Amino acid sequence: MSKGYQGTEEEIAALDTYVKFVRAFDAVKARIEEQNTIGDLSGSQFGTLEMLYHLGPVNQTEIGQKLLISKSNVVTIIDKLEEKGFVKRQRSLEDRRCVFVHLTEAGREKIEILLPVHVSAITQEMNHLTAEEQKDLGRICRKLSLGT
Amino acid sequence: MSKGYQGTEEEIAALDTYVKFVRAFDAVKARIEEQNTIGDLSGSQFGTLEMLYHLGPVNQTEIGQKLLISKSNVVTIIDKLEEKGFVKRQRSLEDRRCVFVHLTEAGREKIEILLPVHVSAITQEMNHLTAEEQKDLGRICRKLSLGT
DNA sequence: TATAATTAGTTCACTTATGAACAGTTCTTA
DNA sequence: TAAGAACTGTTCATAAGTGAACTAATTATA
Repeated sequence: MSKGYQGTEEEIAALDTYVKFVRAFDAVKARIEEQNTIGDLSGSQFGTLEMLYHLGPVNQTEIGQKLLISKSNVVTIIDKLEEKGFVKRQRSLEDRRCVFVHLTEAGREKIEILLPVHVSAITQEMNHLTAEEQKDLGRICRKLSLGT
Repeated sequence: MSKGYQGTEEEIAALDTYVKFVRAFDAVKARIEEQNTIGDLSGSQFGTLEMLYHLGPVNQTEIGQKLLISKSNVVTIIDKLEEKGFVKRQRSLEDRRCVFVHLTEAGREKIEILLPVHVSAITQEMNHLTAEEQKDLGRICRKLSLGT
């Protein structure tokens, strides 16, 4: 993609930037996960525990929306976490369609052990940038997210 | 992850930047693929055709290394592309362990149709940034990729 | 209030991806 | 040169994710 494409200057610059963006994302993510920062959990399982830890019990739809995963996948993830004893399902009494998911004590311990290691790995990666570069990156990424 | 974490200022800033980085990546990627920029191909299938288009025939190990995918996955990808008639395998005569993969005429047509649409979608995304912001982003991403 | 539309979660078939074990081929080196 | 090490691609078991079809519960509406 990066090389050999015949296009306008604008396109070539955009492609060049995009390729660097994708490569950086892959590289950073790989190095963070290379350390055992999420233990024997999958990324989504880790994200779910973290979410429950910070937000308290939430229903499955909300988990899917926040983590950008399909509802069928949420079912699988909660199944696995429940098997491992880290979360419990609890049918809501007000709206009996909803299932609230909450951390067990084991789940809380698990995420409390993993989180500092994960944060430390992220901090280590970001420290390759100066404070100003981090601010610039954050601002630019916000613009990209909004896409307007 | 973004909210509620008790840490040093340095950690909070790093987390904040990292979360924006991840969200931007997800958002941009989703919007690019939302348009049918890779047709009925998977991301890796598209990447493979693009690579063959720009580099000519390469062996499977090289494909895996360049696209950062496992060798067993490369086998599956080439199987699928071969089924669809977009590539052909050809055992190397010099080193009979190697299998060179090359585009068929149909594969060339396919990628020549898809590529401009894909480039256009990427350009559209990057145009949300000024030329200077794109340069900054590229430079910062390169630093992150190197990780030193 | 009965019917229709919507919502939450589940199940199922399928796709994409990985790592481990394996078979041939080539390279090293004793 | 013969034995062992390394490399290329394949197969297999398994994990993680998606969309479509479904059930049950709730909300909207005619």
